[in-house]
Amino acid sequence: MPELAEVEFYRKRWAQVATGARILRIATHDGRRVFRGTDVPALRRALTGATLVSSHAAAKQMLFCFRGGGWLGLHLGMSGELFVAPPTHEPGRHDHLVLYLRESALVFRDPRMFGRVLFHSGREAPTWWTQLAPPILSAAFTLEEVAAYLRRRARAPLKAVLLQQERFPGIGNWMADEILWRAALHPARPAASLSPAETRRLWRECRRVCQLALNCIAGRGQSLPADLNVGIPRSWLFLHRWQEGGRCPRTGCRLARATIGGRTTCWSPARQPRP
DNA sequence: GTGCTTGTTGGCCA
DNA sequence: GTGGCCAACAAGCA
Repeated sequence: MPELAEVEFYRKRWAQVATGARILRIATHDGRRVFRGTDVPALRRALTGATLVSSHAAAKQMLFCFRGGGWLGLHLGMSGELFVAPPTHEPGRHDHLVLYLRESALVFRDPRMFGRVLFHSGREAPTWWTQLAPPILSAAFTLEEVAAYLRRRARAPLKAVLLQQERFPGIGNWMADEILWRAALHPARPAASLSPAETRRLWRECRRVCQLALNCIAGRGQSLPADLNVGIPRSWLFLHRWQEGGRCPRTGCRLARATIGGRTTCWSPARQPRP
């Protein structure tokens, strides 16, 4: 599930209770796939007794920064989630990392283990964080950059291109479909086949969907919706895409579904004509 | 039992 | 070397 806005939602969940708080104890499922490439003993040593100073979300990645130079990175993969539990929480089968505070426990749960826990110790931020592509909502995400990328991936279907994290950080399957639907572009269109006006539409809708998704899913300011999808309007493709016999919220026509770019893709044939 | 699944990576091939 | 495609990873769900 977790794409850009959902990642921010989960970051806030932990940040709201944990910022400024001290980690008293840590539970880990050592040897699990989510810790691949990570020095778990070093993580435990560094973070036990450490205070969370700040946290950030970028792309599908989160960073939790601790006083003294501990950097905890989390990627939620396909099925990961973060939640806050009582301090007596007993780690379940899929709770691979639990950080215990005085009054609560921060739980990272991931049944399918496509997610990842990263850890870095030192003064400088780790490269797995600093080398992320510039955010879609930053000034660096320009129309020109998008146009150049579409030329480079000339023959790839738009759907596959939008899933490339090196240019569209944080976009996942549902956001890609939402963007193409709003931009009225068929997901199978080859990247190089877009007119300048269509390229501009794609660029604009990338930014718009990211901004709207953040507002709806991750809330504004300090507020946080109770549930992930509770704030998503019926006017979005998102709420219709998995329904059997789902209809396009704009045209009322039946939605289509097929595998494009290796992923299940939903589009509105009435709105997004064939290439 | 079968056949899916909102992510990423590495291998193969043109 | 680059780009495109696909299987693999693991578990849950219908």
